[in-house]
Amino acid sequence: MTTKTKEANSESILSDIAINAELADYSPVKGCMVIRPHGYAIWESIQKTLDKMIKDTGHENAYFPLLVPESFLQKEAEHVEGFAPECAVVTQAGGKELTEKYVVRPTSETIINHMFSKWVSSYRDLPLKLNQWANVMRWEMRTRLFLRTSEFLWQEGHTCHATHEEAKEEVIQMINVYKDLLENYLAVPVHIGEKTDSEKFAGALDTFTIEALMRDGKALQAGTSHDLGQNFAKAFDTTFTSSENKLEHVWQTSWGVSTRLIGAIIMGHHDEVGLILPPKVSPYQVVIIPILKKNMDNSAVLDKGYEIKSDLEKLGISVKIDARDQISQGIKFNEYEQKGIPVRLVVGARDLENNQVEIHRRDIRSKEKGISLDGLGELVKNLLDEIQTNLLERAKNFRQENTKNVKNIEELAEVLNSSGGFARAKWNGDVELEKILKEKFSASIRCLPLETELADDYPCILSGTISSENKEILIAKAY
RNA sequence: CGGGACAUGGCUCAGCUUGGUAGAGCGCUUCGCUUGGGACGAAGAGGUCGCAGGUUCAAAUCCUGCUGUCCCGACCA
Repeated sequence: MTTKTKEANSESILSDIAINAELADYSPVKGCMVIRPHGYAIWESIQKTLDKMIKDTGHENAYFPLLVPESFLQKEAEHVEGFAPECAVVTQAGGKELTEKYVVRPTSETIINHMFSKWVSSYRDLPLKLNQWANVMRWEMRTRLFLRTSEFLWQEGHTCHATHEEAKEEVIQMINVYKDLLENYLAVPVHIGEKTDSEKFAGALDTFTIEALMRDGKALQAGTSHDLGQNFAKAFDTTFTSSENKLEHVWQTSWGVSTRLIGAIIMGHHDEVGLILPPKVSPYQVVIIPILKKNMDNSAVLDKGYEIKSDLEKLGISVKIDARDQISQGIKFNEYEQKGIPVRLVVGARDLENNQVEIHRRDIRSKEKGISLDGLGELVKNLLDEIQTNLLERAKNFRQENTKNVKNIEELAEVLNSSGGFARAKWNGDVELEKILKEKFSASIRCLPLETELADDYPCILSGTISSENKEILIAKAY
């Protein structure tokens, strides 16, 4: 419990932090993890925020079953090709071989479309905008806590629209919702971009992504939003009668983010001590440590602690007080620092006399004694805002420092073989580049960013040609 | 799925080369003494050495297989 986090240069920062901060633990099942209360509370915090955003944009929650008939998956050719290898399949139940095998959902496109085809018949039924919070399973070769586990929690939105235009708007709207969530709540800056054909979702016409940069220089796909076109509608015969009385297939989207976001927080915000949580997603924003003395009357100190807690809570700040005796405050300090709690208040007998507390902020590990209790609430509230802002700014600066424009493969090699980070380039679309990236650098085109920065006359990284047809791309090694 | 490393009390690890039936530190329990950044002393509890085989009079130690974890690749949210 009190083991210290390994040095920042350790190659296993992710698991060290996840274990030491008590976010998760390994399960007896390969590739799966147990999400512990501190980790699950972060997920609940993300859920609460995102769920509201999803509802505010006109979606409703529903729930579809865990098991999907295997035949459903096979209805969409590209989809089955993309997912079949990583599906867990139920072949037996009730002591008998099943006549039809069930796939443990790797995503719910197929079963949801099966239902959509029953529910949609008129343009008056559209748009149909659903979301579900669920677990999914993908049998991965190599798993890592939060970033890639065989089972993970996520939300998947699924919508049907009368026109492709409207579906495209939905796709863009939701990827922007994700950007908002990542930047303004998780304090993780992201690039919105389009995936290349080889990287897009199996069965989609187009995939939009939010790409974040982790502190180790690797990129992380943190969320995706797909334009499914009419691929699933055709496979499942999801049709509607238009206002012109014509039978048409619906246009669909799907979009999701997962518990990987907790991995993004871990790998986006940490130091040599451990996790650093943005105040807005921290299970509690302030921890109060009363300095307790054994064999003495601590009631005045404890009362003050609870009083401060109550005062802060009135201002909408979430507070935990750790009143355990028998455990020294030093151990508690360390525990909450490892867990990433943004602000710590320490109150002891001496503070009581002077009407003050000691305050510690996790992001920059600064400590200040003698903070007056008068106006403490406002001070803490502002401090939390400042920490939230600082984390985002710090991550933005880090990303900027670790993004280099590259004109050719040699310049690219320098970036990818040194500190990592994003390489920004122009590309003529030749898939040869993706082959080179994969084989020589274990890297990939993360996206074609919507917000471009390079001048029109910047040359293609592969051919050196200058053309208005060339697209801007972000290249990186990725998780 | 390939390459490497590892698996010994709750945690971190020693012991394995050279086989003789298990240790340390931390944590835990009790008592005392302490107490504003991981205290100290004393006495205790706790392990069929990842699992399954094999070799041997005897296996934590040698051999084989399996499982899991970590790192590096291929695959992917």
